[in-house]
Amino acid sequence: MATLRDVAKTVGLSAATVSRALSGHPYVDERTRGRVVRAARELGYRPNALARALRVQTTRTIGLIIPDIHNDFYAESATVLQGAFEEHGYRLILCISNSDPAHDRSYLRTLAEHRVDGIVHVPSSSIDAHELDAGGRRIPVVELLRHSPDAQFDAVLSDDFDGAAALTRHLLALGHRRIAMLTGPGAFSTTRYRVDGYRAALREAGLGPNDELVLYGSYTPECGHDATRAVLARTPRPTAIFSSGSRLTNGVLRALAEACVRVPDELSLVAYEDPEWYAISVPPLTCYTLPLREMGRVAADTIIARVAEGATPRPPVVLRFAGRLIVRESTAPPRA
Amino acid sequence: MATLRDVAKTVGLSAATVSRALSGHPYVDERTRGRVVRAARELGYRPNALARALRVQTTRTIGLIIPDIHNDFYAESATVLQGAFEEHGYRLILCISNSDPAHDRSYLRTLAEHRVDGIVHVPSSSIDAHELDAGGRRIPVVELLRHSPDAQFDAVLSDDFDGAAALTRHLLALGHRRIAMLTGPGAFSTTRYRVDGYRAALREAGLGPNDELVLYGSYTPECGHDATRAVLARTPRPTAIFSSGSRLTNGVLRALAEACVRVPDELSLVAYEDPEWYAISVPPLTCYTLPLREMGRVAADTIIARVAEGATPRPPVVLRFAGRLIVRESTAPPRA
DNA sequence: CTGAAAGCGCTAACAA
DNA sequence: TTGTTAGCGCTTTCAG
Repeated sequence: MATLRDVAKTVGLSAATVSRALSGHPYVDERTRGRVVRAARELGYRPNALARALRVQTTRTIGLIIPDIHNDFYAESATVLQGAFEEHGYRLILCISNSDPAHDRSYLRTLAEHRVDGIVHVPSSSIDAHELDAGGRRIPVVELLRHSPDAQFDAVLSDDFDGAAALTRHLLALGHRRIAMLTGPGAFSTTRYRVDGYRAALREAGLGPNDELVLYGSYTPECGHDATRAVLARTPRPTAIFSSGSRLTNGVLRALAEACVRVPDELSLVAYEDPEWYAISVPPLTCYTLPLREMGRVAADTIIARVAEGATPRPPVVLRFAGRLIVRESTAPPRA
Repeated sequence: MATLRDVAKTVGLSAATVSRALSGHPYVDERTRGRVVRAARELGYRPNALARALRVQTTRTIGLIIPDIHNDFYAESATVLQGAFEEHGYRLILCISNSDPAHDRSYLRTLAEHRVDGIVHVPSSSIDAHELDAGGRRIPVVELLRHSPDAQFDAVLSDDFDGAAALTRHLLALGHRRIAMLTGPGAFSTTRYRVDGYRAALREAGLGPNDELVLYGSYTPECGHDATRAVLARTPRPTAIFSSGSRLTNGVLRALAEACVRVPDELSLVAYEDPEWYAISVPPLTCYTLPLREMGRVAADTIIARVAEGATPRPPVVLRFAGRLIVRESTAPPRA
C-alpha cells in the first residue's frame, strides 16, 4: 500500500512525475510538487529503497566487518564510521566476525549479495578479491587496523611497529631486561608488526630476541589471564609485561590481582591502545594511544572516495598513523 | 554481468529453472542442477539480494538502534543479537543514535524505507507508530532495555526498580544514610525506574526522598566526573555514591582519584550493570549485574517470532529480567 | 513541464 | 521437470 503509483493515482498524475516531484527534480511545476508532497504525506507514502537501489544500481550502503565490538579499538572505529557515513547519506551494515576466517568470508559474500557500495574490513583472513565481484564490478574495500597478506586493498593502519618499539624502549630505559610480550594470533598483521617492533627495540639494546617470552594467543581476557599466570611461573620471573591488546590487559590485571603481584613495585606493565579505563585503572597504565577517531575518519573518507570514483583501477594506498606513548604509573625500574 | 539470465543463457535453460536449481527447489533434475551450479560458479554469479527482496517482499534484515556502542550494556546486546540473527539467516543493520531523539527517528525512517523485516530499538524518544508503516504493513518493533512512554511495543527490559532498590538497600544495611545517586536523563524509562527503586528503598528505611541527592545528567564519563565533584563539595558530604551506568562510573572513579578520596574507606560506591572492568577495578566494585546475554537472546527470538507471525495484531508483551547484586569491595560501613 | 514505456534481477503462478 | 509470463516499485530515457 502507498506506492508511488498510489500517490500518482490520487493526484491524477503519472508515476514519473511523482517520482520527479519527490526527488527534487528541477523541471516540475511547483504547484504540482506541492500537491504531490501533500498527497504522499497523507497516504503515508514511504519510498522503497530496495526498488530504488535496484533501478539506480547503487545502495548507498557500506558494510563494516569488525572482529569484536567489546574492544574499544573497534567500537570507536564503528562509531566514527557510522557518523561519517551518515553525513554522506550512507547506511552502515555491521558484521561481527569474531576473528573467525569462515565468518569473515561469509560476511563478505552476503555484503556482496546485498550490493553494498563499499566495505570497510578489519580482516581475519586473506580474501580472494574475486569474492568481491558483484553486479559487474568489484566492490571497493578499505582495510582498517589490520591488513591482509597481499596488500591489494587500501588500508588505514596504525604504526604497530613503532608503537611496540616505543613501549619496549620505555621499559628498557627503566632497566628492564626480561620483558614478556602477550599478544594475539600470529596470523594478524598487527600482531606481527608489534612483535617485530618489540624485537627491534630489544636488538637496539643489545639483547637477544627473547622469543620464549613472546606468548601468542587470542585477544581475549581469558587468554591474557592464562598467559600472565604462565609468565609469573617462569624462572627467572620477567620484570615487565607488554600487553598487546586491551582485552588481554583485562585478563592480565585480573591474574596479577589474584597472584597479589603489585604493579609497578614487583612488575611493570605497558599496554597497547588506550581505552577509557586504562587511565582510571590502579595504577593508571602506561600505554601507546592511537588516533582512532582520525583513523576512522580517514577510512570513511577513503571508502567514500573509492565508491565515488567507480571502478577506476588505482593502486592501493596504505596509510599508517603514528600513536603516542603515554607514561602513567604502571611502570618503574625493576627491583634489585 | 553474471545475472541469473546470463547463467541461463550459458546452460541453455530458462531463468526460472536456474532460479529453482540454485535455491534448492525440489523438482529439478539433479543433472540439470549440477550443470547450473557449475556454470554459476564459473561465471562468478552472485545473486542480487535486492532484486530477490523486491520480489519476495522480505529482506531478512533486522535493524538495531542503540544509543552508544561504548557502553558494554549495548555492545553486549549488539553482539548477542548479531549472533542470534545470523543463526536464523538475518542480517543486522546497526544504527547508533547517540541518544538523540532526532537521530532516533531518522533511523527509524530509513530502516522502514529499507524494508527491514523488524527493528530492535533502544528508544531515545517516543515514536509515532505510524512511522513504521511501510510496504503495506507495520514493521514489528521490540524495545530493548528502555521502553518508550506508551508501551505499544514488545519490550525486553531489566528490572531497574528492583536493581536500584537492591543496591540502595545494601548501602542502607551498611549504615549509610546520605547516598548520592548519579544518573542519566529523566526522560529514559531506565532512569525513572532506577530513581524510583532508590527512593523506595530509602522510604523502607524510614528516610525522606532525599531528592537533592539525585543528580540527573547524561550517561557519559564527563557527566559522572562532574557530578562526583559536585557531590564531594556538598556538606555534609554523602557517604556513598550510587552510579547508575557504567560510563558514569568511569567518570566517578576519575573524580574520586583526583580528589584522593579512598574507596571504600572514605566513601562507598555501588554501580548498576557489570562490565568486565568492574571486577578488576581497585577496589572491585559492588554492582548489580544483568543477564544481558539472555536478554539479547530473548529480544532476538521475540522479534523473529513477530516477523514470522506477520501482521497478526497481538497485544505487546513486556518482559522484565531480574539481575543480581554482587557484593565486592567498594562498599563498607560509613566512617564515624 | 508531463506521460508512456522499458527495465533493474529475481521468483512464482500457471501451463506445457 | 521445465518454460512462459508477469510483476515487485522505482527511475529514466524519449516523446509530446
